[in-house]
Amino acid sequence: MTAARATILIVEDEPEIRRFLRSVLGAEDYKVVESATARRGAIDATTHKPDLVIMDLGLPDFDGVDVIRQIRQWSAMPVLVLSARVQERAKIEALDAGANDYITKPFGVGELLARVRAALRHTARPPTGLTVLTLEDASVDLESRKAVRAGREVHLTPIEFRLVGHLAKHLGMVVTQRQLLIEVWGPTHAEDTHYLRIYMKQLRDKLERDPVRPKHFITETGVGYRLMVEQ
Amino acid sequence: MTAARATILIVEDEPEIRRFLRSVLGAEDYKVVESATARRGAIDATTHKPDLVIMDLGLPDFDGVDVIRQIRQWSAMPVLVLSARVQERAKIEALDAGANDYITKPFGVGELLARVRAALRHTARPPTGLTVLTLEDASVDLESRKAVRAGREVHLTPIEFRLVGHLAKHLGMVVTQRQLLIEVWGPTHAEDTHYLRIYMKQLRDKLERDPVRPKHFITETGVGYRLMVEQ
DNA sequence: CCATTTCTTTACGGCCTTTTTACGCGACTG
DNA sequence: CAGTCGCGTAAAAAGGCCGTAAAGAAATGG
Repeated sequence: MTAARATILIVEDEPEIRRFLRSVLGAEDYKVVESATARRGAIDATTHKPDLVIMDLGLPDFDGVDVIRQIRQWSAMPVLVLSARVQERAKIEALDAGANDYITKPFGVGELLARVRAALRHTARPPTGLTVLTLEDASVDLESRKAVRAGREVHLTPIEFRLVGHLAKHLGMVVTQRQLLIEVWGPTHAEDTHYLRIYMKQLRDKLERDPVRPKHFITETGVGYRLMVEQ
Repeated sequence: MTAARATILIVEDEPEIRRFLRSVLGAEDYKVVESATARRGAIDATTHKPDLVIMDLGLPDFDGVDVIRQIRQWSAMPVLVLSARVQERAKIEALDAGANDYITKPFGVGELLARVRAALRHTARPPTGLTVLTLEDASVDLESRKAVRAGREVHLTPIEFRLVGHLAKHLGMVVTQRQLLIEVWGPTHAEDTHYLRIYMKQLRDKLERDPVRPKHFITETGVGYRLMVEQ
């Protein structure tokens, strides 16, 4: 289960903690945006449309709880509150303002990350933003498992769907044959490269405009395959 | 949106705490269901379909975390973990298993209620609940439990209605066999795929214009079924 | 308590998916 | 230039899954 490049907005005035959060979240492959003030945070939330907000309370300019209320007027994005205040009243106020979670300092890094994962998982209906692929005159919806080509629905088998899914997970990048085989057929078939040739042909026949000259399911001879989308 | 009359399932072995939670939640006008064991909790989750689960860890019969994983195979209902274990590892495990929140004992009543409200608020999703389905010459009203086909009323059995209901909940999307079986027959029948074949045939016989070439109850071989309307 | 409906069990033929097998072609190499 | 390797293509074989029927068990309702 790879982290899916979600964007996280950090609203935190202390540079130390900010840097710390950035490094921790960055290491998990999240895209990180930082705001040092509440005012700035409210703006960045609208401009960057993050997938999650980590909000410190006790900001210098004005109350973070108000920022949460403000965000809740136009968005359901998950907001995790980080605070030194342990009083129950503070927690209730923040949660009822629309926060999804309230973590008191000091906190464990592992717990923070787990709560971030939980929040992202439960609010994002499509777990990965890329559920619909568009290839010229065809499209594949990985979530509802539907594929359409030139207006007609085309049927993909379970293995075909898994193959497209794994290629889509590394969109535009080469995925080695070994990796694809292990992910789709399991570790016992890591060497059976002929499977790939057969199923890649079927996918091309079903989804490429010109199966002989594929523009999306690209062969990288001796290495693997890659899925190209758009243009 | 008022949180009134939401059903909450409490999975907790200690009668004292259970009674305490019931009185607290009952006072907030929640409908409360109780399970004293993990096993019982897993069953009650499927039968009562609560809007939220409060799960104690450290249950006598088996691990509550496994119950969460089990629930997550067929439902996105919010699960709040209540636990005396304060170690970070326990929190991470529970959250990654699919819990929405992790509250350590002892906890404040106000905070618990605030977290319950937060969880209910954030999972309340836009109602995809289509109550009347229209399929060519047939229609099914899930609310009044009436089905009509070519002007005549056709009778659907309880299981048939539940099956249509769950398919309708994910309209146009593939629902896995496992998910359907757990939702309709319960977790103990998660593998009995032949039930689906039989009831799917009955539904097609009753509701499809041409049962041999179904246009609405679509089979996704090796995966599950999907319900298609319109077109 | 009996009749009827509903659910569960069992069996089998056919279709779909997957796997196997085979061959042609182009590129690289000794 | 012949041989090999990797890839694409085709088609048949194997195996599993699905639809169908029918009968037995359980639940329901009078």
